[in-house]
Amino acid sequence: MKKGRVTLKDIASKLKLAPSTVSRALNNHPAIGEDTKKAIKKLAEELDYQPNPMALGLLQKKSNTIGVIVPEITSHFFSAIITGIQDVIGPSEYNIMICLSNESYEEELTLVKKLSKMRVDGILVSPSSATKDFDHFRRLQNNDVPVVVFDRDCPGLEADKVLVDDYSGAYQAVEYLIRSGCTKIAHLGGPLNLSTTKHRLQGYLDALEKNKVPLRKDYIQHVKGFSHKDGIKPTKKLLELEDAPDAIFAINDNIAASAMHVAKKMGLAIPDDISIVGFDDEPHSLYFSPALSTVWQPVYSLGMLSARILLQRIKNTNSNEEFRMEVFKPELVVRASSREDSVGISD
Amino acid sequence: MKKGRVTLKDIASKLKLAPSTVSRALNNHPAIGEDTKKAIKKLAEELDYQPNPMALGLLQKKSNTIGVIVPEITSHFFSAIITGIQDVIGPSEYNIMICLSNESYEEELTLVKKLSKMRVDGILVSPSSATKDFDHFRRLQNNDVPVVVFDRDCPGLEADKVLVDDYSGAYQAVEYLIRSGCTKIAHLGGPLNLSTTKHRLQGYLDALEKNKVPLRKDYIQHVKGFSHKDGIKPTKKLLELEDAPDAIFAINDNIAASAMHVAKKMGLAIPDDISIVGFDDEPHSLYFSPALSTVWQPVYSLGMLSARILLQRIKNTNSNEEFRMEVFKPELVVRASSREDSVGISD
DNA sequence: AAACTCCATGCAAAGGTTTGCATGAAAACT
DNA sequence: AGTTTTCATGCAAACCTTTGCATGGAGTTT
Repeated sequence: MKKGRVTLKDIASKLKLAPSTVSRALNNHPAIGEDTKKAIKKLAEELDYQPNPMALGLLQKKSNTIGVIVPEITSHFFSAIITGIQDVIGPSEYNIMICLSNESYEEELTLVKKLSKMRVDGILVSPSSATKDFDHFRRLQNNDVPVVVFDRDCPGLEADKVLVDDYSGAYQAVEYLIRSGCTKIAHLGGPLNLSTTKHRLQGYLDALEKNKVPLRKDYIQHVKGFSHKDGIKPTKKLLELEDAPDAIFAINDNIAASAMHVAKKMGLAIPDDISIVGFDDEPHSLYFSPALSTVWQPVYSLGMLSARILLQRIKNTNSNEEFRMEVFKPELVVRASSREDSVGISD
Repeated sequence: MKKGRVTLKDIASKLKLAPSTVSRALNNHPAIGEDTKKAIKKLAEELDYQPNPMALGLLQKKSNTIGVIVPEITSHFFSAIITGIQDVIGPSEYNIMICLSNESYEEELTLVKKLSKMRVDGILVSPSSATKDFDHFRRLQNNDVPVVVFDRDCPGLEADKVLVDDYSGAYQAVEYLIRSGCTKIAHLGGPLNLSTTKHRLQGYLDALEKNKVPLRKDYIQHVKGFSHKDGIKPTKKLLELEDAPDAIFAINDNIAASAMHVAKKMGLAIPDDISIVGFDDEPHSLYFSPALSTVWQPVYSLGMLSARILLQRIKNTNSNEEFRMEVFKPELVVRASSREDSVGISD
């Protein structure tokens, strides 16, 4: 067996034809005789010919690859989004290159460079929590690489965006806590310059204000990261306050889980002494005890839509269509880690 | 600003040199004069020249890309492995292409074809639970694409392998259950043709036999998939037996979580009425209540080592070095979902 | 001064594919 | 029969880079 892959030339020489003829036949160009076309296709099949994407990419100045940059992949949140992206891109002609920024601005910068070097045809990105400046994405756009931002917004960047209405999610959660009779509601917020963190905080603040619950600054703590361990200290701070809160609205389920953990260890009953609500609705949150009340986000759909928008944008790369801005609505899921709504669901 | 990326030619013509000279200068070829070299490097920097990987790939018949095939990505298990892989490959010259087979043999086949077409330089793979035949991997090897198998073995395939001693993990868990006084130990096993499932089952069986605990066939149930919902029915079957088990060793933490859920719903106390042990040690398993006893696996290291072995194999692609077979030892982590070891840890 | 060495640079091919244009032959028209 | 049309195929360039070999000039040797 000959070394190396089968090329157009190989097929051409075997059939005593020109490579161009073979190429046209395989692409169903009309100007090729039926017989030759059949013979070519048959031989290509037999030899398991597979066009060389690098030659194609070189010629057409595109890689048929799209890049995905996410801060991490170990949370269910981003891995579910990626699954949604995969399920849309997979069946298309494009390949996906997934990259992890590890919540670091520097690494994100390196990744953008790497993907740009690779001549990706488009990029899906959720910026790191350390990213404040979006010029690296603008540089991509200037190179005609479309950028779609998902979940975490990049304020000021003009691009297609697929987001979640975090404000609404937080508002729902906090208003529910108020209705259920909690009066001392704390918030475990996320890293500060994330759009999601800001919007959830605002939802929290507005829900308090609208319902005339006085705001206490010491009831707001911000975590450094999104994993369990990051929630321990801030929770302790809250619960060790003289006038400790009777409810915690946490930035995500991980933090909510460690809040529950800390609260239990301090001898508090959930939800009788303290209600706890998370965000994300990770699949296992149902299995905590008490089962965690949380805010569900349509992660899979979010991934799919982002991918679809990017594909469309790549196709109509020239048309100066307006940027799209899609916002998904999250939904509060009440379980057992928070008191029942005392008002009832009469209306 | 001119359309398209900067090429060697652009630099060459601006400096009235030949592209070959520019190429050599940038690659630090000794035969280039110091002055020219400096001038070229300066201009290249200014214009932000980035070599076209497709041209390079075409020339050298390699893509500088390695493919990763995993069954899914939403579990912490595989996403942590991928993080390990990324952390090794990222700083190297290679790119990673992550693909999800969704536990389907057909999709896995398609992915292998896709990656082969892309001329990836190597592949890291954990086969789907539906895969029984490994010829598609052999075809890759025949095309000189090295394959490294991780976590889930492909029996009969000659390749580098990085595995976990699932037998030992299961044996440790079950023997511990026996020592803690459980006598009716059930097993919620995984999909049947996975090596991991088989080895854990064998560990379970051997631990019973070694400790003279009679085997009851109706104490063994196999789940169809690895997510929570897949555990509900099989658990019910176990707990509705006339002589219900007093311990369950589950194939993973998800299944263990739903087993706990079902048991609680049926009014059983954990661990007093029934002990439950999982596998994987997902980070949130610590936060279940009771905290889940489970078997920890060095997932991150597993990912890193697999990647390192593949890189090495790619480098020495010619040398007919023997295939490596690395087996990591898992560790039992005892928490609150299982009774305390009645014997104590005296010796 | 002729012959030689050495150094810096250029030329051209190769890698696989697509595509506009040219070619050639057969078929169809007058 | 001569001219035009149609059809099938081939040629060659382009995409960008690397690399063996050729070139030319300057400096060194005899």
